[in-house]
Amino acid sequence: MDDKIYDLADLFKVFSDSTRIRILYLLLGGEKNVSDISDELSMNQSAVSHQLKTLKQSDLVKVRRDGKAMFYSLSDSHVESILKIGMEHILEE
Amino acid sequence: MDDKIYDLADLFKVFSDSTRIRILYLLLGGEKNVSDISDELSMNQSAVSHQLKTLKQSDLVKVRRDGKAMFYSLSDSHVESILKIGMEHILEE
DNA sequence: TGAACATATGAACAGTTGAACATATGAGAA
DNA sequence: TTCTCATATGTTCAACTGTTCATATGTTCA
Repeated sequence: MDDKIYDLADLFKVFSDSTRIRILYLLLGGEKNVSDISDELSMNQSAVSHQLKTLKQSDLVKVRRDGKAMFYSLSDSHVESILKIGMEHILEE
Repeated sequence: MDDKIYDLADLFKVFSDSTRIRILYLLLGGEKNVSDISDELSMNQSAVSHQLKTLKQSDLVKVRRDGKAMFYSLSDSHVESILKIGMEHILEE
């Protein structure tokens, strides 16, 4: 059980950065490639790529290759649930 | 909306530390004072108090005074929901 | 094969964070 | 008031994190 505490903290650590949250929100609208994400967030490609790697390692996103491009999408519904409940907490007084 | 992204990241930042998660799990069992928490986590009082302050600022816990002791408890059901969904994600393959 | 494009990776640097220590505040008892 | 007990606060420091820059990998097309 104590292991799980660390895993859980690590999971939330992934949600604790605004860049990653913005990426996740973008992906709520469907899969996108790295250039699209970089453009929409006005961030350089390297920064986005690094963050996508973090998201991937936590199984929050999955990837498929299409030619030269890599398309990222949310890997399961937990992401949406977590964002939603978090937002509910924020919006309450 | 962009403000909310930062607020959301800040909220999850609070969940991103194993000490704070352990405190929250303890409080799932009902309100506890600072000494109880320090003892159960085998941590010094100052460290626990600092983390409780962080939890309080995010409205994740609330406090009441009883004599010399301060009793902390979870402030709403979002905490339990967030921990639960996070744990579901962890336990899945 | 080589050029061009898309993405990933490694290193370095600034900014942030949790724990520990020392000390301060506040409440109850004498 | 003074002495304890319970908790909070301020400071310091080592460890960690996100971004940037430079470069590498991998894919398509000619």
